[in-house]
Amino acid sequence: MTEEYDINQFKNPLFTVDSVLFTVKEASLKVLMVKRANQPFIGYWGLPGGFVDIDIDETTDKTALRKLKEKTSVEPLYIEQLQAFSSKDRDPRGFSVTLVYFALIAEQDVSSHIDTVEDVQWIDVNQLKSLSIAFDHQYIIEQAQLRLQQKALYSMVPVYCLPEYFTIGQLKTVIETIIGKSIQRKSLIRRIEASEMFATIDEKVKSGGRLAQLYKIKPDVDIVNFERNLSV
Amino acid sequence: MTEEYDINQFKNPLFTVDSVLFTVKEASLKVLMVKRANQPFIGYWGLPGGFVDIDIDETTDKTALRKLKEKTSVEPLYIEQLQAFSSKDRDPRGFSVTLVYFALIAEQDVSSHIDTVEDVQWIDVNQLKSLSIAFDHQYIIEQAQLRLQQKALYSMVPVYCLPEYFTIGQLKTVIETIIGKSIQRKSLIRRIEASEMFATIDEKVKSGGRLAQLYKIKPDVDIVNFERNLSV
DNA sequence: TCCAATTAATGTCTCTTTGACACAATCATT
DNA sequence: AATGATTGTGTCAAAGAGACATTAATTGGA
Repeated sequence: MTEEYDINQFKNPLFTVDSVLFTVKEASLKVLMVKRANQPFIGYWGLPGGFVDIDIDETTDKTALRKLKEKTSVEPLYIEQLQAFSSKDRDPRGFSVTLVYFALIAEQDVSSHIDTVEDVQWIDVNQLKSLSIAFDHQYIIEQAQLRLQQKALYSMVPVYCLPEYFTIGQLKTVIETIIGKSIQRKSLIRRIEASEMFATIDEKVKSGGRLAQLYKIKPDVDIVNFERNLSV
Repeated sequence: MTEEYDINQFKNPLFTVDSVLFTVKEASLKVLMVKRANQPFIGYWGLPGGFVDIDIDETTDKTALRKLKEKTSVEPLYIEQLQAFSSKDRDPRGFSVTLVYFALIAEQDVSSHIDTVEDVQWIDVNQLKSLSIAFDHQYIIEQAQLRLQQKALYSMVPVYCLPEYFTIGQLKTVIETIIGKSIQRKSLIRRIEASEMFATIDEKVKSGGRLAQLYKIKPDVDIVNFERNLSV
């Protein structure tokens, strides 16, 4: 990959799409990482992503989903653009731009597939600093984590880290894991009711004490944003 | 611009950087538009932007600022990434990605320069639908406006539409213009005090009634985000 | 000169949402 | 049956925004 691939007035930047796919597993925040099989940074852990295939992908959103599906066999229920990261230094091949998406998934939805391969793994966000991470992906993950933490304070997005049916207790631990501090169960229940995003299931499940009510997301609802943050 | 400029496995998407520069002028929200001198969409109004010059620009942020400076002769005090827009259809030359920035400036800071040229103008956001707008720039401006409206509810960013010294009355009008409804002066004052972002100037100005206190942004302060929105 | 109109700034009460925490309900284990 | 654990409810306080009255300062006109 040299610089002569460009006949325009301007040399084109390298353009890639990467995704930060989070889940909460065993009360800690994990990110999906892929062991790189190619240069640069071969053998390092990196974010799932790659080049746009303009013959296949209608938009960069589709690129992100396609690349995630290659690695996990499923598409996450929640995905949004985080931001683009660019510089002349972040890729040894030259000026590069990566458009980063930020996605959430229930660990159960991908575990069966991930267990069969070695080059795709859930990595604890707190263990990243002890690993060799490609490009500026460690920094990118930190930015994605900050965005997720902010979103958890005014929206119900963390619910996308849970399976179809879930309890309030599960949602509470997911949120607490994401924001790194405990919240009031009462406040969570109030928001669940106010959002009208969820329906109760006619079934309860064991949880060490009194049986817990199961909830699910109503079909075709939008994510509600609250006008107030939970307190930091 | 044909497809043979690429020798990689993947054809590269077209990659551009555009900016939505807002200001508030005469109690209405304006966006800086440029009459296009080149194909495609020659003669249409479009957002200021263009290709990255990888020999000059360290990052895409610098591209956005460089292009804005070419059109206004100054760099805005506030700029942030909005998001990338992509598709095979948005540019007749093929699959294209534009990374859009969203910036604010005081009208006074650019008016002298703009008055000397014909191809750069402040256009009222409500008059866009009656003009010929290039690409999907009209849609992009709508998205930028929504983001600005949201930000105005939980931060003090609208202050960057005002000159160095400003009154509470001026800030109130700017915010009301942005969000399209009136707010309580008292709420604004409470936020000005709580944010600790501003200092009073030892000078007052006429405003048709009692003299108004002048404020300015303290040097090197960060924008404060409130934990609660003003009500919609 | 005085008064009305106008805009700025403050005082205060209400309303909404969250935090804190006590208390009740329901399950398993002993 | 008693204990512990977890789920769920009731209630009061705190914080911040809305509503709006009141006071302050200035201009312009009768």
